[in-house]
Amino acid sequence: MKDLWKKFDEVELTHSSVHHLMAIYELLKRNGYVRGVDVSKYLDISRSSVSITMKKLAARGYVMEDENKFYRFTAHGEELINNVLGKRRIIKLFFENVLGLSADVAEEEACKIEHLLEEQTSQKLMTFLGFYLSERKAVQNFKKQFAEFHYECSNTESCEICEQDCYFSRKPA
Amino acid sequence: MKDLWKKFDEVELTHSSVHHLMAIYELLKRNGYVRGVDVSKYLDISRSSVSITMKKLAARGYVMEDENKFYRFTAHGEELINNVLGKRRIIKLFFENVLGLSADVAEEEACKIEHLLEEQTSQKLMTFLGFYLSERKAVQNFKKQFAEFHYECSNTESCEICEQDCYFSRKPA
DNA sequence: AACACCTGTTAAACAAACATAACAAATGTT
DNA sequence: AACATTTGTTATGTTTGTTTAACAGGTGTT
Repeated sequence: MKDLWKKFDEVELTHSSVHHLMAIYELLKRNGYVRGVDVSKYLDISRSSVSITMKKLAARGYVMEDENKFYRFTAHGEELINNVLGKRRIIKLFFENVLGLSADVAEEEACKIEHLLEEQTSQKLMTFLGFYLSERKAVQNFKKQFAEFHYECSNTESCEICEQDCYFSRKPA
Repeated sequence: MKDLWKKFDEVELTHSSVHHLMAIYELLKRNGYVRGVDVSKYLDISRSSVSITMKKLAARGYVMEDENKFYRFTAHGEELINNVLGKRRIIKLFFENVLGLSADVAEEEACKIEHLLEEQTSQKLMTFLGFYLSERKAVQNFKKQFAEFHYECSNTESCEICEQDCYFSRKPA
């Protein structure tokens, strides 16, 4: 009937794949090279697991091995990881600067969802941030009033956001 | 080293579980009852799959079966599904009203991430929305200027958002 | 009563992403 | 040269969420 919900599994990159690629990126930057064992230590998973995942990532054309088993990105992989890192940064910025989450929580939240959002979404978020972080008067006024704002929901009546059921009237999960 | 990334798998509800619960919720509302086969048709998956998942959801105390295999929520399950539906609605509202995504895309995006976000995050998002959807002058000015805003990134220089790498300079994945 | 259909369960299989154990090959140490 | 360590691979097992196939029990029709 509704197969909208199956889109979750149709995402190009899994959470796991993203973090393998990020590990390669980080370690390349840090050390100039990456081997399987480096990734395995970085992600705190077994060497065998890394070995298998890397074969998949290589098969999909994201990474290559040289004759000594040192990894590099392909052009495609490079592009992909840069895109993901950009998304993650944007999402984190939003959580931190707009919603006011702590840096740590913002990072965690970004980490969980960054690979799931459409390009479209992160671009719009980027535009929003570009505006929100600008020096405009209108933005400054907005921020000042928002800082003093406390949401009060008349939970007997329906508010414009929650319709029937007030979100705040429910106990946190 | 960094096990922040493993939090993805520590979330209470999987995407799949959430949609089983949502199916029950929807069908209960629509028909007044739900059986396994109804869920299976609604989600377009096999009856056996539903049967197995339901046992898990029952074991976790979210749903119960009556003597004729009709499902109901437990109090805990009811609370949980309401919380999830609230989160989803908030996220969708944000995507639609703030970022300007279409209703369909907003729904899809909310569907993918709603079960992953912390309570804290959705509450802050809720507060932001409460402010953003209010009638305040400051908000109206903000919106008006934002509507005319186009983000221009001098992608040779670093902008305040992207630091080194401009997000827009990269090809979409 | 016999047959067909609907519903739910169980068994066996698969894919993804991990684990452990065993092993092979290269490197380092003495 | 002999031995130990490091690294990567393979084989096997686990968990989650799915599938298909077989089957059991109920209901409905003729």
